[in-house]
Amino acid sequence: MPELPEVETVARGVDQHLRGDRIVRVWLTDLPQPFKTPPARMGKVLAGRAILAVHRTGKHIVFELSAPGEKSAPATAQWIVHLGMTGRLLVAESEQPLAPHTHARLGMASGRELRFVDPRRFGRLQFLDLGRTQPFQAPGAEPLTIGAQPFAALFGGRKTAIKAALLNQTLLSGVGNIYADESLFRAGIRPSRRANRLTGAELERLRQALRQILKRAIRLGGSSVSDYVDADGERGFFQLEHCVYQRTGQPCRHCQTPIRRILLAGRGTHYCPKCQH
DNA sequence: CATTTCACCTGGTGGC
DNA sequence: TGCCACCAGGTGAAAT
Repeated sequence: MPELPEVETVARGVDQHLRGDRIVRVWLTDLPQPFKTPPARMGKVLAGRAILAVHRTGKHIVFELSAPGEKSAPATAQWIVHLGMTGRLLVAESEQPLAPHTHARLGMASGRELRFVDPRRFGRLQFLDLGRTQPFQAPGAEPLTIGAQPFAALFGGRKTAIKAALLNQTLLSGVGNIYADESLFRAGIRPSRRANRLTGAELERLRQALRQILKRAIRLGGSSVSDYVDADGERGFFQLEHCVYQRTGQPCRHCQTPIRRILLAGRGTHYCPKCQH
């Protein structure tokens, strides 16, 4: 579900509601899956810290946390949230009913509650002590800010399909199945093309297409194809502008040719056979 | 190494 | 209505 635009939208919403608030209570599920940091430890180390800021890097949401009992910078810890396929991060009033599959609840000094809900449990929560470890860094480059040369260099030696390369988070961080398909459509490139066979002009078209689509999707609050919602429980609107993703058999918005679906890198892949070469 | 495949989970949909 | 196959925004380990 959540790719860069959805994660950015959620991070902004949480930042708006909870910046400056303090974690006073922590409840975590008994199920083991969602935790990269053991829950017993995470419950202890989060309590008492103020949320200084919340931001996104790649598909990860990063909470900058004060030292326990402090209320201002510097951040001495980070809480990292990855939403997986079906994860939600919701800011709720504590009396609001609990959604099924709620795995974490952070009670705040303001009385609000931050809730992590994730039916499939592919999401992950992690605590980083900045006294012991480096600040979180996504492995790949940011697609919104990478320049033309470094972007082209990412794909130079790769024989794999360009779509598989776009999904590789160690090259670019934040691109997932929706925005890979949509940006390849916009750039007029078939998803199955070998990455190292793209021309310089094609790669630059792809970089621009990706950037424009991601920015537009952020502006529209992301894509809600099934159940994605932001920190306020609101759906996004970019799904209304999808050209190929999950439009199999429907007419291309440019040339009316039916959109095709193939399997690539194990993922459903959608493209227009006439517009994309 | 680069690349591919599969397991990890729940839930929704559509065919019979 | 039930049962079953298939599909879904992601990733990381194992196999090739």
